[in-house]
Amino acid sequence: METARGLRKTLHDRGMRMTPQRQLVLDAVRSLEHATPEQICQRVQETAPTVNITTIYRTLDLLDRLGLVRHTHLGHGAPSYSVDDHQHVHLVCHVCGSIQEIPCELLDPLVGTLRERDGFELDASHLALSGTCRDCLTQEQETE
Amino acid sequence: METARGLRKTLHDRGMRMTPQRQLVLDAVRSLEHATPEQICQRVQETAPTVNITTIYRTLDLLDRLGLVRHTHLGHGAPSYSVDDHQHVHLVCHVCGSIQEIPCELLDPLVGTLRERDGFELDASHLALSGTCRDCLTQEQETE
DNA sequence: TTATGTGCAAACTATTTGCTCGTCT
DNA sequence: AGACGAGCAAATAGTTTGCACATAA
Repeated sequence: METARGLRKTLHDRGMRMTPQRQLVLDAVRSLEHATPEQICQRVQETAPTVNITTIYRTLDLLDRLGLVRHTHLGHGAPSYSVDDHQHVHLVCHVCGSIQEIPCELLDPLVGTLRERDGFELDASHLALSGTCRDCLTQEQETE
Repeated sequence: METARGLRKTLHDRGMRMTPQRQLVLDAVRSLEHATPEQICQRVQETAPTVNITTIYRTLDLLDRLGLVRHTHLGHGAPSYSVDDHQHVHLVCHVCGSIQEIPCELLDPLVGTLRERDGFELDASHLALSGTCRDCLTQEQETE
């Protein structure tokens, strides 16, 4: 797999080693999409039950710094990890907690505005937007 | 103060009581702007040293449900509380951690788009946008 | 005199750190 | 041998819960 190759090379270039744990964590992030460290740990432990959650945290941090995965804070609890090429914006409903995904391109106008106005380079692939989803809006109206 | 009045009435209408603790927490949120529960606790304890952090959490939760304050997750650690009328969008730099504020109106086009496209009512006053700030961008370019 | 609010201790969740030991080179 | 990585236990940060006591209505 090229993932394994790519990771191995990236690590080697920095004097780091490829390990089964690192491969398993990357695979888990890839296949789960939007998983918490806890969920990733469970997935990894299906294959290698002795892997410790500490290793999960350390590996996620490493992969994040290498740019292979990214994390988003979708509200309260634990952050959510995805592989870097899985890009979209999250719409988080603060009423029911549901999450929808929308394409990043919808934010292009805003990205342009912020770049010009504030010199701020918005990273749309990192994003969680909070609000009220259609279903919860409908229910609100029915209550009135 | 009308804050005190307003809070007292809101509480009374629901069979709840106005207490010094609640007033102090609301005052602290108001004067600190973007404070964590921990920071709010410290501020309150300058006046009333025996107030427990538990009370801070319970009161913030109450004020949040009453709509008098709101909280935002600006990245990792603890959430950040502000009074409800202090509305703006946060630009969080994921490199240096700095926070800028911009007016909510800049998001109006996006709010419209999401309303039409997804029936999602984006709450722009709740928002933290992550990216790279001007200073960090400049430094990146110098390094290259 | 009862509902409401507070303080205190303990539990809990998510995460980090220190240390030892194993292993690749 | 020396650097790097993993496992384990303990520490830490942030938050919640249970319970007993206090107090306003």
